[in-house]
Amino acid sequence: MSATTEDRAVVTRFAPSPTGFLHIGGARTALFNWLFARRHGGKFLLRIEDTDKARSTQPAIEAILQGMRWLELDWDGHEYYQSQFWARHAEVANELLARGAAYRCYATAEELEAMRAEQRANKQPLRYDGRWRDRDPLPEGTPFSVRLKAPREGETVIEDRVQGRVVVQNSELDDMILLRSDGTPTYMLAVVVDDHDMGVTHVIRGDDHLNNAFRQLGIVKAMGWPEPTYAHVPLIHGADGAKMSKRHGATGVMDYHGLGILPEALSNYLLRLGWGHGDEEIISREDAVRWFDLDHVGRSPSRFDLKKLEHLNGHYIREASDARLAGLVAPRIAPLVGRDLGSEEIALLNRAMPELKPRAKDLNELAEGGAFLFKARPLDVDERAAALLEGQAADLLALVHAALAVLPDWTAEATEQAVRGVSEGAGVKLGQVAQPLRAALTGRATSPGIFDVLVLLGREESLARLADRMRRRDL
RNA sequence: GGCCCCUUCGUCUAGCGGUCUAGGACGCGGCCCUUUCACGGCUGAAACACGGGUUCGAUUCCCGUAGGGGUCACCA
Repeated sequence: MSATTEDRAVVTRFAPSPTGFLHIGGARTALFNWLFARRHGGKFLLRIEDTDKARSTQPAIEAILQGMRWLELDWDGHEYYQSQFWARHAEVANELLARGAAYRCYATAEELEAMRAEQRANKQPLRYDGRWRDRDPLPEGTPFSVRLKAPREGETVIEDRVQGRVVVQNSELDDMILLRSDGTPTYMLAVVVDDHDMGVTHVIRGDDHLNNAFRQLGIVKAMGWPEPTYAHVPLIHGADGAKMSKRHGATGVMDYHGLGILPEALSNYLLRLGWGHGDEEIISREDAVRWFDLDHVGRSPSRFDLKKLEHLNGHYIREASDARLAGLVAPRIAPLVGRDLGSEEIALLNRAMPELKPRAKDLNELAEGGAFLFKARPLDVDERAAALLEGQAADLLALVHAALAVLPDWTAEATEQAVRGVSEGAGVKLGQVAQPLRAALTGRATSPGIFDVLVLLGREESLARLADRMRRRDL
C-alpha cells in the first residue's frame, strides 16, 4: 500500500440508516472515516440510507446529524439521501438484467420461507437455490424480483485493510435480490451503486458487513466498476463482551452528552478503542489526523469501559477554558438550585472554575460541586456535613465568625491566617475548625479549598452562612 | 448448524523472530502532598488461551484444539 495511491483523491463516507439515534459504534466508524479522509486530504461524505421507508424517520435523521455535529465530524457537501437515487438503482438493475448478469425471480415470499424451512430441517445451509436462475421470464404483469446471477464456481477475494486477505468460495454465495417485487432497490444494490456514483474509494465500516462485501463485490464486478478498498473494523462490545445494545446502558452518542461527557473526550476514547499509536493516550484532533492509519486498527472487538472514558473526560475538563465550562455547567446547576443563573452568577461560576474543575470527572459532577455558590440561605446540609456541625463545632464557628468579621482584607491569605489563629487559640488542629467551616459554608463535607470558598462567596454571604450555624454566645 | 473473523494484565492497548526479567493507560492496593474531596507525584499486584510444528531462537510465522464474536431476509 503506497502512500501515493492512498493520497490520490481519497473519498470515504458514513452511511447510517435513520432508524434511531447515532449509535456509539456508528460514531466510531464515522470518526475513522472522517480521520482517514482528513489524513489523506480527501473527502468525507454523509449518506443517509433511508431505503427502508417504513423504518426511517425524520427525528432519527436529525438525531444522527446532531450527534455528528456534536462530535465535530463535519462532512463535505450536503448530506445525501439514498432514497433520492431509486431511479438510478433501478437503472443499474435493468442494465444487469440486459447483460444477463441478473434475472427475474418469481418465487413468492411464502415459497422462499418454505424453502428455508426445509433447508433448516435438513440441516442444510440457508440460501436461495437459484430456482429461477435459468428459466424464461413469465408473462408481463407477473410480480417478480430481480436477483444477481452470482458466479457459482471459483472464489472471491477481498484484501481488507483491517481484516487482511479474506477468501470465500463462490459456492457459499447465493443470488441476492437487487430489486424487490415492488420495484424498490435493496440495500445491497443501493450501497454499491451509490458508493460508485459518489466516487467512494475506501469503504470503512463495521465488520458486521464483511460477509456482505463479498456479495456486493459481485455487483461491482458485473458492472465492471473499480473495486473500492475495504476496511472492516470490529464492533464495540459492552463490558460483558456481547455486542453493544440497550441493556448496556448508554449506547447513543447523545446519551454521553447527558452524562456530562465532553465531545473531545468521547472522540479521544473512541479513537483509542481498537486503535493505538504507541503509548499515546491523550490525542488531540490534530495529532489524530496526523497519525491515523488503518494498519493499526485492531482486529478483535473491544469492550467499552466507562471508567476510562470518565478519566479521559476529567482530563479534558481540566484542559477546557473556564468560560466554556461555566457556559456548559450553568444549565446543569439550574435544576439544582431551582432557577436559571444570571450573568453575574455565571461570571462567579467562571471565577470558581479553577477550583471546581480538578474535582469533577463529568459536567454533572461539576454542577453539583459548584451549586453551593448559588444556594439560598439557610443552606440545606447533607448528612455528612451535619455530622461535622455537631459537638463543639458551633462554638468554634462563633470564634471563626468573630475573627473573620474584623478582617480588613478579604483574601485567601488573610482568611487563612485568621482561621489558623482560631485553631491555635483553641488548641485544636486546623481540620477541626476547617471542616465545620466547610459544612457551614457549603452544606457539604467536601468542597474546594475552604479559603477559596470564603473568597468566592464574599465577606457578606460567608459571614451570614456562618451565623446560620454558630452558637451565638452574646445573646 | 454452514461460512467468515478474533484471542497480550480485569479493561483498552504497545509489540511487527532475538531489544521481553513483556512497555503504557484505566481500574485496584500502598506511600507522599493535604483543612475535606479531587488533582498531582512515587510505588505494588496483574497478561503472551492451550497443544503441536517451523526456526539456532518464538508473544511475534504455520496447523490444530478450546473459547469468543459476526453473518446467513423481497432489513440496513
